[in-house]
Amino acid sequence: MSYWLLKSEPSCFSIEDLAKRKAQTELWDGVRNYQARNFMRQMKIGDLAFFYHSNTQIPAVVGVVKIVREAYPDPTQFNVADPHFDPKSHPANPRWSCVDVQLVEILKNPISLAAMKNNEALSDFALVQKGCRLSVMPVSQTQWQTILSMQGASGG
DNA sequence: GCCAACGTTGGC
DNA sequence: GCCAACGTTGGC
Repeated sequence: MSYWLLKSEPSCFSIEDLAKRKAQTELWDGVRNYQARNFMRQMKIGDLAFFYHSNTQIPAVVGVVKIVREAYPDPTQFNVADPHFDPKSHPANPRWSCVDVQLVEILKNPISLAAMKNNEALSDFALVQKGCRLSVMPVSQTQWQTILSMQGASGG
């Protein structure tokens, strides 16, 4: 099983929004980046992912979700009314994928980007690299455990 | 709100 | 296939 990180702007879709969904499950749609899409296609049922809030006052890992449905065509790419509509994607050969995620837990103590940047054990983690704009990325088992162990740490 | 970094597009 | 222009991301 693998570990991942999923970015979302909380003003768009927050972990609290996920908690309110039926069965606390939602499709992770709207990804329009090939690298991110390719990572999503590698996801297996039961994989775990961090839910990360980006573009907000304190960017942070705020929870854990699990993959409950593997990659399938993202319906928003065919919806003209949807902001993620892609006129170049043909239903016979869909360009974009989504997965379904279910909430596992909301962290009582979110782990901020600043704290992760300060942790030398995470220096290779894609999220802390300068200019990282990837919205879906892999997390190694070591990185996963390092980040989880930072819960409740005092400084930062 | 600013702006650096990045991915995509399209002319050539 | 190059690369300048453009749009987007996301930290600050």
